[in-house]
Amino acid sequence: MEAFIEYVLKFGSLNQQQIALISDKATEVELPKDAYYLEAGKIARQFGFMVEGVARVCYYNNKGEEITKYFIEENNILVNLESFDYEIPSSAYVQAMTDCRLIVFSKQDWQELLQTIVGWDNIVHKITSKALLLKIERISPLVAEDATTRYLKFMEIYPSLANRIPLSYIASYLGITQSSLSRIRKNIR
Amino acid sequence: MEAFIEYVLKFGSLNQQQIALISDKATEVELPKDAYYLEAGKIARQFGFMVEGVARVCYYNNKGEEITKYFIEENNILVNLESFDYEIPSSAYVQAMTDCRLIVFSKQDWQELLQTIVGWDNIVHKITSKALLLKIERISPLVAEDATTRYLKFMEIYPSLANRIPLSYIASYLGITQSSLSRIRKNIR
DNA sequence: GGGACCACTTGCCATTTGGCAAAAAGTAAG
DNA sequence: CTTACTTTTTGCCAAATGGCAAGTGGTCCC
Repeated sequence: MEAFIEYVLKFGSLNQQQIALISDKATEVELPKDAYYLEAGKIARQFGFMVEGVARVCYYNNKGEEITKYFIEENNILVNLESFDYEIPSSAYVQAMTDCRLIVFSKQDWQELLQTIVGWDNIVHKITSKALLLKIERISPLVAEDATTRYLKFMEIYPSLANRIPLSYIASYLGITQSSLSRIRKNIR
Repeated sequence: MEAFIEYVLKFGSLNQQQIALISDKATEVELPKDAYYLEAGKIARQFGFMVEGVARVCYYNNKGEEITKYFIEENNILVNLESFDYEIPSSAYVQAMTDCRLIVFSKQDWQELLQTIVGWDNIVHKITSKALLLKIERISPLVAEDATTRYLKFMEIYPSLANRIPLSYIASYLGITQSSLSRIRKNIR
């Protein structure tokens, strides 16, 4: 829980009472490896925060290939904003890649906090904007570069992930086949 | 100006007085083709809205290649949020691809509106989140697909752009060379 | 130890895409 | 119409990547 509060306080100030209110609504959740936190077609009912572990957001294209949109590491929010805010079905899956510990808030609790805590909406706004901007900054360089460069960028962004998750997931994030990625890794060393 | 108000009202309600306040602060700007609205290294001082025309956001990679991150069409906001909010230098250029007409707000006026109009912060939040989500939804499918599929997706997203802007910009958006794009187009017909 | 799984690597060849330069087509000005 | 300029297409070949299948190596379980 402290991790979440620490994270939040980077975006704005809260007094002890407000922090207590937030902590009160938070629920700790464990998610075993490979389990889904959210599935396509369902509505995101929770605002989550990754305390420990790694998850990925993925979907299937019209050829049935599994595509990893991005990875969520420790100390990041884990929420499908479009689905959570507008209550529309998610188009993507969120899957634990390692055993994960999360903090989650139900939508109702989250809205109560927004109405109760002055300035909370502002902090949440900053948090979500930052998270969205980060995703864009991470994804957009991947379009223009060749596979080797993409892999090197991946290693810069997620240095700790390379040895924690299967190669096939990294390949599906980089938009290449697992074989190609294996060859690329061989050439880099 | 009506276009902007109409756009805003899709995200929340405002009374006539509030609309007048907003209109009051707005400045109409014309941007000729090829001119820069924002340059890398400078700080975004304005919140913009594209009334007519098309712009692109681009940057240069470490090989000196020009990369187009995305296109901004009519009836979309045009603002580097990271730069505008946190007053950090922009890493990208924003360039008019056709003659453009914009509505812009200075940062000071924008902040006055945020303080004056109850609920304006909430509307702005929705607008910016939606814009960021849209960018992610448009960019991320480009990573995983081959060039032909990327081009077809581009045509779905920006059907009106194909004949309005040079091929080289589309290629730099799709992450392929202009020659390849030319060949791809030939094969599709 | 022997299987049964996985994840990863490698070999072979087909296909896609890039790099470069020339040709063709389109556009604007005189 | 001619010229100058820009944009797009094309040809040629090299390099990158994909598809498929087999091989290698590791782990877990009995």
